[in-house]
Amino acid sequence: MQLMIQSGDLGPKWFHVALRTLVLLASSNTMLKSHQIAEKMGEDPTFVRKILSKLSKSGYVTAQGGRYGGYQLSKSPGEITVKDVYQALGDSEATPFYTVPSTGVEYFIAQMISHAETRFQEELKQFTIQQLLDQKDARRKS
Amino acid sequence: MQLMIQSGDLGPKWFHVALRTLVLLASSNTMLKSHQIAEKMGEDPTFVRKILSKLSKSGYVTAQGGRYGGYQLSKSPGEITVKDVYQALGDSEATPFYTVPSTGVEYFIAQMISHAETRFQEELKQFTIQQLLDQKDARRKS
DNA sequence: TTCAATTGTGATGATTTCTGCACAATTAAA
DNA sequence: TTTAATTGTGCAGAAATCATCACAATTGAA
Repeated sequence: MQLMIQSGDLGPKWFHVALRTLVLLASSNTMLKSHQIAEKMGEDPTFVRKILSKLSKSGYVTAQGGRYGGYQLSKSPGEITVKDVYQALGDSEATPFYTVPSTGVEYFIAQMISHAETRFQEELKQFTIQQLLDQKDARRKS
Repeated sequence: MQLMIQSGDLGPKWFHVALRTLVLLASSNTMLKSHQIAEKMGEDPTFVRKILSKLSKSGYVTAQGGRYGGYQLSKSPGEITVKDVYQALGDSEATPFYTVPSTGVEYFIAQMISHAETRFQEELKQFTIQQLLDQKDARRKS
């Protein structure tokens, strides 16, 4: 089965794209513009900007508008965990997809799922952007 | 953030509805028909049938067509874990939502997410339909 | 055999989500 | 100040998904 993760206004690809973008920024000395990132990943510049806009608001990326603008990491790659990215992008306190009562079986089910999601995130917390970058470099050398 | 789980052809509500339906079946002596279940839960009979059809194929439920037909559990409530339900409904080897290469960072990311999902499922494995039923009964008494 | 009632599922209109355009706001060089 | 190039985002058409209808297949009672 396929576990799908969805934020309020971003599609199912955002998680992969966000991580790959951060890895890209981590390996770049210069600011990267949305169209450069988009091109490297075969995605749409607008899509990339929407993701980076969120990451910028969460403080992981610095965005500079105007001519000569672009994006760069604002934290060290080792300080950004995959869980951070997951949470930053999902922040939207958006519409719960299923209205859950505050008592009874349904409540219990909701709590159970919530707890399971915590486990999901705990796992993601063990990885940083730096580790993803190392992985890339390792592949390059072989 | 809201973690959303989606199978190939069922909506985001399936997980809740499937669990509640199984709890309902577990607490019933007689066969229940889709329209009875649907009514109790404020859902559509077709929706309920689609879920139960899958659970039937996975062997957790017995479905009988024709007049005087209906559904009943085919395993004891204590033998069905929430993870079982999760997997039974998600079985569809459906279209991966994101095409992942077999090497490089993207592959690593995919594996990482997959591993995190395993953690998610491990948590769900700790609960059975019987436990959900107990929860319901506990609430009733109070 | 006939018949009423059920399951399983294809099809379809409604709704939601996604993609990408277009442009206001911004920026810093010249 | 002017200008070219960028970010951020509202919006609209496209695509995907959802809910439900409709009906074939099935079932067992009478």
